[in-house]
Amino acid sequence: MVPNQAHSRYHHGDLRNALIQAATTVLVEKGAAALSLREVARVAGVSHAAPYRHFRDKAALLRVLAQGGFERLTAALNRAAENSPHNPEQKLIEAGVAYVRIVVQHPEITRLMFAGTVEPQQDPAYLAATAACYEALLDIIRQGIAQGTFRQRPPQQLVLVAWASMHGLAMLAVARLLEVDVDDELTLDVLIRSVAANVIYGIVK
Amino acid sequence: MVPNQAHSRYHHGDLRNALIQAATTVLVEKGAAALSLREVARVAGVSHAAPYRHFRDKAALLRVLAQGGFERLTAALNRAAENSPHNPEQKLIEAGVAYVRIVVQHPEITRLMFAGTVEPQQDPAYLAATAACYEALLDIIRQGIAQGTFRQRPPQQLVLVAWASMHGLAMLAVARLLEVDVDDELTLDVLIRSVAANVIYGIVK
DNA sequence: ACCTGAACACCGTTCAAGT
DNA sequence: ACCTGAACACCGTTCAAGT
Repeated sequence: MVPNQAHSRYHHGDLRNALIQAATTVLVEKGAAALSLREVARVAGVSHAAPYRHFRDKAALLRVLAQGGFERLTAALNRAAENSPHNPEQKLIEAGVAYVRIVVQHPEITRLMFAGTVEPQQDPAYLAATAACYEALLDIIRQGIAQGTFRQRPPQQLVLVAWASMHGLAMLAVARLLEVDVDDELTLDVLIRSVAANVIYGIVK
Repeated sequence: MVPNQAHSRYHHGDLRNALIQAATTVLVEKGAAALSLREVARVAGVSHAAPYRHFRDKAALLRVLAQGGFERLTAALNRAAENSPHNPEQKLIEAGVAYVRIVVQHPEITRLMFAGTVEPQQDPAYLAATAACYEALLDIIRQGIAQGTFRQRPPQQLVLVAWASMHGLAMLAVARLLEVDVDDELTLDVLIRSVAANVIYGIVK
């Protein structure tokens, strides 16, 4: 069932994925302001009306990009947790470092993921992707509670502090409200670890 | 030097502020997607080219709205700190509640403030507004350190944890990634206080 | 089943011309 | 000094028509 060559000039074959690829390229290289559906179509080498056979509208394409961002984030969190020692504190810190790094390395995708313009409500695949990200953090917290390292609280309560603090740090960095150079990984690392440590051990002495 | 009536049909008098007002109305009532410079001009009752006498481009107008958001946020933080008891822990919690509430109550302005599309770098007034917001939080932290309630750490280190966690919680709420109804103030309050308490006392028991 | 080209109603921005 | 109207080069979306 491979698309035959007679078709392949006119019928693209896998235009859907080509459009996702093109949109990502445009977004990363030229920014969100330059990301028009017409430009994406141009980069993919099709007419400006062609994308409408594969996405209901522009928002639907953007939602796919955002979903990809959540999947990448979840993968990074799980990788960080696996590669850390058994100690749940260390696991949480490394997950935090991974979280902030990924967010900061892909600011344009981050904006799509967290700007709130993408309405997750009706798309089950999208919801699953965001839930998986939350679960990755929850696993670490649950383990810390089970081992007696973390406070005996509902895990949803503790995971929210961890998520909120890492997410906030990342968003402040992306918005350039920290005096840190976002591309200076070493300094950013120190900052992340400092925030993570304070979250874990508390501000009060 | 009041603008005389002969002028006032053609020469608006205070178009700059009228445009800011119109833009705010459009943003709040119809959302960021509907916020075009032409629509703003329409609402203000002038031609679509008139705004260019008062703002270099669309981004300049949006930056003014974002700056207003920071000023309102700073005012709310200072008010919360003043109205709280002498106890720095309580002050910090109330400031957190105020922060998240303001952010959540004005999601569209929040997006402008923190999306990172507005480049603060070159605008001194804008930078001053963001710095004042940071200072409001820093004051509370400094006081807590001075009184011996908070850990003896550089205040910039502690303020970052507090800011990041409150900011993160607010941004997750705005992005509708929490299962909470953002308009349910009571539930949101419980959440904020839970996060604040965990930040202050730590995740580790 | 998938893609194109013309068409429609929008944008942001500029610039000569009006008051 | 401030505002308008026409103009230009863009958008997102739709739809009849092509392959």
